[in-house]
Amino acid sequence: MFCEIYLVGNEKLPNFEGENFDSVMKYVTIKDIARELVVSVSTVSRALRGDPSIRKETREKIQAAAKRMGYVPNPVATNLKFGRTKTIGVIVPEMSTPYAAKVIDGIQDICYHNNYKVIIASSSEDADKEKENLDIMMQFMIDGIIACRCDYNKNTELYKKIQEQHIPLVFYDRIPHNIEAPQVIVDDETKAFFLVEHLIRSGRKNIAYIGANFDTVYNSVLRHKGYREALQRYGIEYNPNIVVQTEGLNYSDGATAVDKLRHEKTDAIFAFTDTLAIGAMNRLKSIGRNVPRDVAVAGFSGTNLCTIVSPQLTTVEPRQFEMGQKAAELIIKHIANPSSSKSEQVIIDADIIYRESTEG
Amino acid sequence: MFCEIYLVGNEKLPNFEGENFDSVMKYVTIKDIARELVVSVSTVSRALRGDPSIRKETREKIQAAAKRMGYVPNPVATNLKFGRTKTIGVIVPEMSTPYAAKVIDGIQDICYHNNYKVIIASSSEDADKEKENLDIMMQFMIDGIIACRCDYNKNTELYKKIQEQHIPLVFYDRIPHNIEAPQVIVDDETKAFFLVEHLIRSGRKNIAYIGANFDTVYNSVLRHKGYREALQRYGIEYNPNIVVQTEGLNYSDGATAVDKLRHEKTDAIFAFTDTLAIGAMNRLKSIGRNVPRDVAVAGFSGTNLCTIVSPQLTTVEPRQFEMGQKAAELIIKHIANPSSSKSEQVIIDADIIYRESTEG
DNA sequence: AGTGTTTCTGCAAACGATTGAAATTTTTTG
DNA sequence: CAAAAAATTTCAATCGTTTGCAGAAACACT
Repeated sequence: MFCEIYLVGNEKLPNFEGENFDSVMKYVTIKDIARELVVSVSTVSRALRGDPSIRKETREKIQAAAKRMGYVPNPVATNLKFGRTKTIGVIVPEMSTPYAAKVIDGIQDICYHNNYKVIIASSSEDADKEKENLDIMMQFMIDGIIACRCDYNKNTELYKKIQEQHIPLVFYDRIPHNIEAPQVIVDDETKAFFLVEHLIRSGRKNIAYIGANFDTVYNSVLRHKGYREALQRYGIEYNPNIVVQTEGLNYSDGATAVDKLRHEKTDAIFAFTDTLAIGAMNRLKSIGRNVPRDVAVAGFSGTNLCTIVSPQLTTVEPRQFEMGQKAAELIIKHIANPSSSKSEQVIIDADIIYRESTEG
Repeated sequence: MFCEIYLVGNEKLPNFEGENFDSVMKYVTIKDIARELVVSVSTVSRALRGDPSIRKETREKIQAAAKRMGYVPNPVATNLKFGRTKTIGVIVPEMSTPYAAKVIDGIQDICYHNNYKVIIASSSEDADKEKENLDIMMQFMIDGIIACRCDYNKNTELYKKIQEQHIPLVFYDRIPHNIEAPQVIVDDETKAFFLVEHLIRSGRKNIAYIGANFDTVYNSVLRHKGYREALQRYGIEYNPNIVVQTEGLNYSDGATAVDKLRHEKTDAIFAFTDTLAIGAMNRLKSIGRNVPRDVAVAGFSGTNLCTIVSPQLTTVEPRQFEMGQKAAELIIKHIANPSSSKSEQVIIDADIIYRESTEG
């Protein structure tokens, strides 16, 4: 009398005692169904996809077995087979404001209706992390990438390499600047112009600009340009002493910028983002300057943060949801037809919203 | 004179006119290197992984070629081969506050140092989206899932199925309630008790509780419990008329809750989250009630939102980064040793931070 | 020259799923 | 009733990578 252990198919012998417990098969495969029903894997495959060349009887038997055994197709296998994943990767520069969330909502709206999945990664304004995220995305064989660069001078080669590999790439919000790719952006210059014009018309003369470092975020350059044009149009001399470039884009950077302006005559601040504006505004309040009476403050981005601070913040609000939608539409178009034009540019409208922080 | 086109290896004929352009090979594979150097794929594979059984000379030649040709290993293939991806999936209920971002930072901190990649998906407080995200994650064959359920009554079966498939699962922040799984949470009850105690000691008598629907977020039940205990301890009668359950967790829900309290005597509000608290506070201000003089307001979560509003918000601040770190440690431990205890519970400390909104 | 080591490289199977072509079975037809 | 046609199922290759085992080449030692 003896006892043998047969290992059938790809099943490994589970060791329920510990260690190798993880080697228990986790998924039911097409092979398991084939073995169970004593048919070939190809028959199972075809039956499950409803191929009419499989007899109805067999097909139903297989489908029933699949259901009973809890079969779910393994997409990694399918991905490998077809070299596509029906997944779009999104790279955002930050996730701590609701801005990105709204854009992502727009992206998901379109993707969902086109049967695409979405994975999101945040680079936290760090170019190295951005690179890492791009690598992960590529590794997952995503079908296309929607990205917002955190620094227009970084990772340029990587993006170009992605393009060379014919992986569709679309940029949104921040201007990619030195990469030719479809993009969904806002007319920063014009919008900045109108906002500053509003400040001037309401009687402000010494308008400061708090912007991101011009060498990292190109939009900052454009908004600065619009700012400068507005000054010029209204005959106000440009004063470089009240133009501050910040290190980062956090509340603290806005506060620091105000500190730098301490000894300059300033009756208004136009900040590159709402976050900077809010940081600046709170610092102003804490040093005893009234907003908007002493200093008017305006931002750019337009998230609900603007309405929870007091005074409520004047801002330029790009249509974020729409921006996401357009970006998704573009990428899907480029996946379907990779030879589409790479220089397509969609300009998203932005609403200038006047609130308490610039009143009077 | 004639012209033939040879298709070598798996390269498909690119049709530069349109349609099939996407079938151009996107990636350099191990096969391409093998063909180029006229060696077998196995030799290339071994050489690239530094196998000592490959002659140094050959190895270096292959490595050089790989570099030159821009080879990157295709992890989808590796995944299929090994059934693991070295990737952890994170499901967050929302991304529009910095809370999740901090937790994710903590997760990424640990994962990065343990060579795990992280993919994140937000369910936007929607159980259906949560399900969808879980499905995507499973499809990518992620090695483990860190999740924060948006509704403790939804998707329970799905989570249980995930556990049955021996995919490690860890919950954070919100109490999974009816699923036995390792979890990283805060002692809601005790912290709520202390916060309410502080309100009582500073002279408040009619303290309202604004909480999420008790049937969706279990933590709300616990904070309510702590609230009730504090009242009892100080001999204040529990008044159900000033306990409001909100539909959602947005600013507007906080505002609506205040509207519901309009005809009740209330001199303090303890809200389930900062978002609700801020929504409530702003509504109070807009109907002419002073915070904190007329009504003190306190929240729970502790993000930098609390310091940008005025008055600044008193809150309970769980150590979010640490929470993420612990969750990541737990999941990595369970991946390494799937038979670890499923009932492990890590309690993260939370700091009660007293600010202007409850002064006086 | 023949045998035994060592060192190196290639074959082939495997992961799970798909699919054209071939093989099998069943049905139809003269 | 046999041969052709149709219906159904299987074989085998494929996606990119890894790896045990077999086989080849190179070398040393009788």
